[in-house]
Amino acid sequence: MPQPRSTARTTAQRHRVRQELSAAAMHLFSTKGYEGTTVDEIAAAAGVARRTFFRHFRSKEEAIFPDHDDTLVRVQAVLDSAEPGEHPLDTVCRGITEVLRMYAESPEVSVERYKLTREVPALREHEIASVARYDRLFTRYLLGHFDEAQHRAGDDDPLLAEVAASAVVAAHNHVLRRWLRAGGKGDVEAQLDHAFDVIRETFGTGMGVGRSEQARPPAEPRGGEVVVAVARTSASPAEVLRAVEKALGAE
Amino acid sequence: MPQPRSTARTTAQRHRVRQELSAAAMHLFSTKGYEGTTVDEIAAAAGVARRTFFRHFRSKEEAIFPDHDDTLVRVQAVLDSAEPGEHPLDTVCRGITEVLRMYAESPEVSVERYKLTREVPALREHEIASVARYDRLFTRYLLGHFDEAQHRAGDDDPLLAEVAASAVVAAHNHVLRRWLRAGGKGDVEAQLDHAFDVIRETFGTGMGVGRSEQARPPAEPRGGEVVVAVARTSASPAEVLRAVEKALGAE
DNA sequence: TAATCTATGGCACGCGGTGCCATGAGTAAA
DNA sequence: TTTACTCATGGCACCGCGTGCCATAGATTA
Repeated sequence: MPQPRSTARTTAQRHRVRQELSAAAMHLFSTKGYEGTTVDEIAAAAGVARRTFFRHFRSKEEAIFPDHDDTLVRVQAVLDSAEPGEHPLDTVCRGITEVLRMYAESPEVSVERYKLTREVPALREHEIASVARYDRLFTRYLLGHFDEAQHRAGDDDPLLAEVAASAVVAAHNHVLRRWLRAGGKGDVEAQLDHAFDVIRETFGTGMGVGRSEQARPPAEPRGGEVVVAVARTSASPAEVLRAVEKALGAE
Repeated sequence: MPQPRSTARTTAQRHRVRQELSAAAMHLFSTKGYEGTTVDEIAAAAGVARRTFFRHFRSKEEAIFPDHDDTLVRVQAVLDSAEPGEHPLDTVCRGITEVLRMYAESPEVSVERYKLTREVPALREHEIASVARYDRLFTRYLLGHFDEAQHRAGDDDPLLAEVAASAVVAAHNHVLRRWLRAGGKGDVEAQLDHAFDVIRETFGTGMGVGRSEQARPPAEPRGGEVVVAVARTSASPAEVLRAVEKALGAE
């Protein structure tokens, strides 16, 4: 049993160096611009050698996205530890929430970084590639869990898995960017949950609905009434569903 | 009137050089690998100087994606020239179809390039960034056209615009990759249209439905049968809708 | 004390990408 | 034909990112 390998203190130093490098990069990028800053300057500002920088980050851009790798494995852990009863879409929503929390953990840094990603193409593309990794994760997860928990089992499941995954990611992106543009104020996570509800309603019944029932207040039981829907079958299913939705209040 | 500027022949030469560079890059990347190929070698294979390469392509990766820039402006043209009556979502679908056509125009090259993008991270990220540009285009377009043509006008329109755009792009990506994995055989465009139909059905009535009615054959009138769905109103609207869908046959 | 592991520093090198200037071919105007 | 202009190219020189390699210092274990 090789013991925790008491490199504990050295490892702590590693994290500290990494954070100092990241902070130095953020500061220099914001003041001198991204292209105007060299890796040598970042390393010097953090008090280490240039070579050390590349031992902590694979590239110059990665210096201001220090948490994506860790977040990716945490998201994977969320997917892996999901209880079988939960609807896969809800699991994925919980996964992307983990990503949002990473941004929300330090709003000032996220807002400052957002300014950079809007102006510097290299940084923007790097972030796009980063979130694409989450997207791939979700798509693969839904591919493997749709046939089991889904009432429908058509040939279009792989398509729906990919579309659903990208929809969840798009919702996250939208809520995140709106929050960042607003300066990082307010409860992002609540806003994301609301976006999830909107998506669930918009997707209608085609995709599974999970938390919306339990999240919504007991939904005014309306007594024991019964609803009956009648329709000409010459109407398309979509039209019928739309009529029913309208009759239900379409909240 | 400055006349067509008879640089016609020189411009034709430019295109030819560009294509030769691209072809040389494809060939060298496939045989020697991406990292194992230098820009000097590509230029030499095309019979031009290294400096000329960078006059035709912004980066080494772009050499095997020579058509994304042109396609982007063509997609923009599709969006701009859309007639007011068309539903914005259908316009966007026509836009992404333009992208698919670009791939379908030369299946062998696309298939070969697909092998590269799967193995080389730099190329994969470059392609992801490329399609992200289409995504942005669509999102902005839907943002500006949802309030007008949409029956609903809630605060969630921007969210839905982003989700819808990413859904369309995701559908395109899925159809495209499946086609590429199959070796580039078959009618991709028809497959994409089918994916659009699936999306329209899945999105249900929340988002507008455009071509699906007029594209579908008169929908087998089924005579004048009547369908009845019954549900307790204590059930959530989503459950009711699901019951109705089931009653309709849930095709 | 000796051996090992880990993080770091320092060096050199390849190569992508850019700025600058010269050159030559094709074109419009004298 | 001569002159002037445009444009694509060639040929440098330079910066800077990213990596391989080796030496060194500190901490741990035998």
